[in-house]
Amino acid sequence: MKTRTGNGSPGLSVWLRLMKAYNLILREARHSVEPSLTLPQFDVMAQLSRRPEGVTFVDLSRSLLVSPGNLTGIVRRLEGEGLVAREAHESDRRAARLRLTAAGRRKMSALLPRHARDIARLFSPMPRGEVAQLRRLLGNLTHLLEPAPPAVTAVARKPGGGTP
Amino acid sequence: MKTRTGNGSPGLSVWLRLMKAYNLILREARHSVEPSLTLPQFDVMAQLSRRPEGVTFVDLSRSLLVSPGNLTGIVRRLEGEGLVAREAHESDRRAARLRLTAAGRRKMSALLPRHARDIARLFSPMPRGEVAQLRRLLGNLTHLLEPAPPAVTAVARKPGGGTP
DNA sequence: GCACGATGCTTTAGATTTAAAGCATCCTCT
DNA sequence: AGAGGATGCTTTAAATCTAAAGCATCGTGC
Repeated sequence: MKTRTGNGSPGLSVWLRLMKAYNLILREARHSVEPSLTLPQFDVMAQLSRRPEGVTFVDLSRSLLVSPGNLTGIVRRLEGEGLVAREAHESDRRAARLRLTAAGRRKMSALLPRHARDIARLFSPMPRGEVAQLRRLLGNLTHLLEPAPPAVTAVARKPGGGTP
Repeated sequence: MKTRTGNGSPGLSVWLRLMKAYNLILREARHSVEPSLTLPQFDVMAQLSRRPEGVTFVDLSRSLLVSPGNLTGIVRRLEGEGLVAREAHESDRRAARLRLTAAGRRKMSALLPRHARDIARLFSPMPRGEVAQLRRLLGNLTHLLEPAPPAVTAVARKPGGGTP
């Protein structure tokens, strides 16, 4: 008998705890941006405020890990609120270039610091060293989980690769 | 400007990585139980298989961290599939007592090992020591995030002054 | 008894979510 | 050029998900 304290494998146990921590923080994060925005809307706008040059749906889909079809609805509502605008992509007529409007930037100027403060407060009772360790280990984990990058050497570029 | 390499506070950075890891694992977990069940349905049934004595909606709501109204629909579909049944609670006519049916237990006997294996595989490239550390740190974090238990001492809290 | 707040579950409205199908456009190869 | 496959976005169907309102029941205090 190795470990008989009610946990199957260490990995599964990590997943269960990760789920719990995620959901607990998620609640706080939601309340931190409501009722001004929903959390998914905030996530989209936070990405846009990091990239003033504009972002396509596919970029957003990859960085936020949500399906493209999902973004259609979220962005549509943000456009309706006048917080996000889409321009034509200069070299690809299929693609859109999403940006924050002035009103969107204004709103994020107010929300981003508040959100950062609220999240930071959740971790404040945890010792600094542990937070740093957790950060490092989660970095390792995501690195292992993410699909290996396409190995862009000088030889082969991806055929049909629009945005490598 | 003190903007380091894209990091505000350590806590916020942990949250961002936690989100990423969660979503990456979530995808695998979903594919691990589909198309037999959806992941929320699996989560409900996994709870039920741990507690053969039966569970109420409120119990489920608290252990899975989802809203009670949400469970209504999930359980209704599982009942429709014949995987879950509800009995009358013996001492509280409002409450329900949810249990797996024989078919539900059969299904979980097949799904649980597969799911555990699939999740464990995700962590297999990570050194054992790191997995153990991550498990410990996430445990600490969850403890800090969870609301303190009601502190059932000799004094009964709630003499009617809840939120009038 | 019995009023009255608390609790357990359901319903409702609106937003998110995915997978899959569909359309327009792009890119490469012949 | 033109065919054929890949990409970018939207639409659709079905399931989650939350917050809030609603209903029935419980439990306590008067």
